Amino acid sequence: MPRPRQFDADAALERAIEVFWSKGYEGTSLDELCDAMALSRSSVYGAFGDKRALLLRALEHYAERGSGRIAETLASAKPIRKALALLIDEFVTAIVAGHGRRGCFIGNCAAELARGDREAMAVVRRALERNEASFRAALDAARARGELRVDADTTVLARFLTASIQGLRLVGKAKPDRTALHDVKRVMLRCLDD
Amino acid sequence: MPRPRQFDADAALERAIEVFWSKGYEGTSLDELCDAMALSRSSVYGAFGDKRALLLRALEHYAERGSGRIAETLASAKPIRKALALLIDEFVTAIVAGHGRRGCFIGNCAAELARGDREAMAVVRRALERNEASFRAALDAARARGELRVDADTTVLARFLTASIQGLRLVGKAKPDRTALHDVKRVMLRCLDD
DNA sequence: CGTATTATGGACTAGATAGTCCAAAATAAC
DNA sequence: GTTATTTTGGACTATCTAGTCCATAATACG
Repeated sequence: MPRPRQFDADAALERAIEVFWSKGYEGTSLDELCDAMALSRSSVYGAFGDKRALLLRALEHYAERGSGRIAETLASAKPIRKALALLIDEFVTAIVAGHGRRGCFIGNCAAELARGDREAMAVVRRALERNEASFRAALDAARARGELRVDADTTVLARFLTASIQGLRLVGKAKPDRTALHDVKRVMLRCLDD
Repeated sequence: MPRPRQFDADAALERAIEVFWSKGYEGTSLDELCDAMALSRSSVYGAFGDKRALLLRALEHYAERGSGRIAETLASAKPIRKALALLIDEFVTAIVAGHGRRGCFIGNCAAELARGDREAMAVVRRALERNEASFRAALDAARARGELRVDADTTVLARFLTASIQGLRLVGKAKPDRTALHDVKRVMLRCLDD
């Protein structure tokens, strides 16, 4: 009997991600969200609950895609150093070009919501752990292929990569300088050599 | 003839830093600022201009103190590895204890204001460059003492340290886990060995 | 075709927000 | 002490905010 939903909730969520990602949680108003999603307030509240619930779903959606993309990139080019270099280059290029200057959605939320929203923080933590797991899997595979020292601690390295990529993307927002970011990348990659 | 100012502007600024640092720019209201500074709106506007001008002054004040503290810590303990380990440990301990979980004020502003406030971003960039310079100076001194390879590129290393410390402090907000952060630190320090 | 059920649009509300303004208080110079 | 000048407190405003609500539109089922 019910009237079916007139819009694609997933597509709307992707639009919401874009806005939250670019302008932050407090920085985006419900009107902006409605505009971007091409929905009325009622539809948004009906489909997602309130603004915060929408953010949480957007974050999870983004994190899922993000860690998937990392895993994919790291799996595409076989040698781990080459693959990592490619991944970082993608970030750097996006930053310098401009559209990457909004940083990482996960990192942005970590920065904005650390104090005051424990639940959002749990989502962020899980997202970071998923990234870490993607790195570790790629590193494990590389070690098995003999590209890393047999005693390399892939958990430690994965944690390091997770953190320093966040750092790279963060400072890139303030200083979108290809050379400076390339320097950071160089040292990061050297770390794989032990 | 004029009535002298009834408060210490610098002390008020320090109070403002605390609030901005903890709650972000958009997240703190003028009322909260007035409360923390123990001033009325008129005094705040008279002494600092509007909210944004106050933030910019707070940021510069913080950056000055911050890079000074870094330089100081790095100069205190002679061997650079020991000094860096100490500096990072301070951050980690503060994060785990809780009061460091607000992250780095500069990083927070970078995350929040990258889009939409070019002037604030310029202040952030200068602050990061000042940190970078502190690191480079310490690295140069260490290299002169023979603690680093003679062909170590201190500029590259300083940029790397600046970025990865931001990353460490950022992920620490979401995952204040001593072990995980210690892992990041270990790899960071290993980078000095080339 | 009619009706029950849901989605939708848009008006509405209550609260918070940054910034303005003015009158009163306080001081330094004469 | 008087006066010119500035600070200060607090009221005020215009604007924006998230969230609610209701009447209308649109559908699936009997």
